[in-house]
Amino acid sequence: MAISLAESQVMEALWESNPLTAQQVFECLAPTVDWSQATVKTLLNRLLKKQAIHAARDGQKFLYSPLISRDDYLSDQSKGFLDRVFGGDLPAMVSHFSQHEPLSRKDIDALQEIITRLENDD
Amino acid sequence: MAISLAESQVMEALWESNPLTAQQVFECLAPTVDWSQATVKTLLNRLLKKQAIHAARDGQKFLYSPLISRDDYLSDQSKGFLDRVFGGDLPAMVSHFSQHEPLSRKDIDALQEIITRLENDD
DNA sequence: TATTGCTGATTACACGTGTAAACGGAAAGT
DNA sequence: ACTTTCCGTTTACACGTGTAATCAGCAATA
Repeated sequence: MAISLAESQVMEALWESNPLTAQQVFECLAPTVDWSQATVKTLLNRLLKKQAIHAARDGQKFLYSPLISRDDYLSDQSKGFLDRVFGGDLPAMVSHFSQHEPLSRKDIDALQEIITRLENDD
Repeated sequence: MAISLAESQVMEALWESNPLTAQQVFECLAPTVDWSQATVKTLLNRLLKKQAIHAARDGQKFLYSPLISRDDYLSDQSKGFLDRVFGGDLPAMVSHFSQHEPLSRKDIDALQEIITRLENDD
């Protein structure tokens, strides 16, 4: 089953640093979201059930770590999104952004850099 | 409220051609998805409630048309996705794709074209 | 006119999700 | 030993979503 939005925020915390106790996850997320500790626990349990994270007993606490990598997650999400919304057409998506979102000089340069690299790798 | 995945497929049909009757929407979607006519009607009604489409009576049928544009929808989705998954960093997303999805020569050229245009517009 | 067939409207129902309270057991403080 | 505290587990509950069956009214047909 897929990782939900709320769950992905828990994953972000774990990707940034792990292993973490439930308490620590809660603290990491506190600045970002306004969830009770109970909510964080629920999300951790759902992620466990989905086998997205792993829990190692440490005394009577658990230490949670990600089982799936952030990169894999990004790939899944990205591919899913691109296929769903732009029929898998990456240039179409970039074009859309370029027309609808203001791109900074820096963004443009970064994009150019990526393309150049692609051309050379070929 | 947001347009769900199934609903967006109905929107696609209406964006491609409108106005359409429920029957016609069903026919348009038939090759793509395996829904009963009842399901299509449900989705049309939900879209009506969400004010994403409009229904004009025509005899005892209705003719449905989109109220929100495909472009607006794409923008919403794209911005939401980019912010959520890549913290709003477009080059990061493109970079991710370039590393994880095979890009064709044509894709690369198209991307280069877009960037070049951006550079010159500046 | 009685029946059959569309078409929209209402109702259904399981499942995921966001959000959390309540429960139960172990640890620690008094 | 008793109570408070902490942590994981179980249960809760409303709402959206995917997926549809059923109902009700008008139209065409027999």
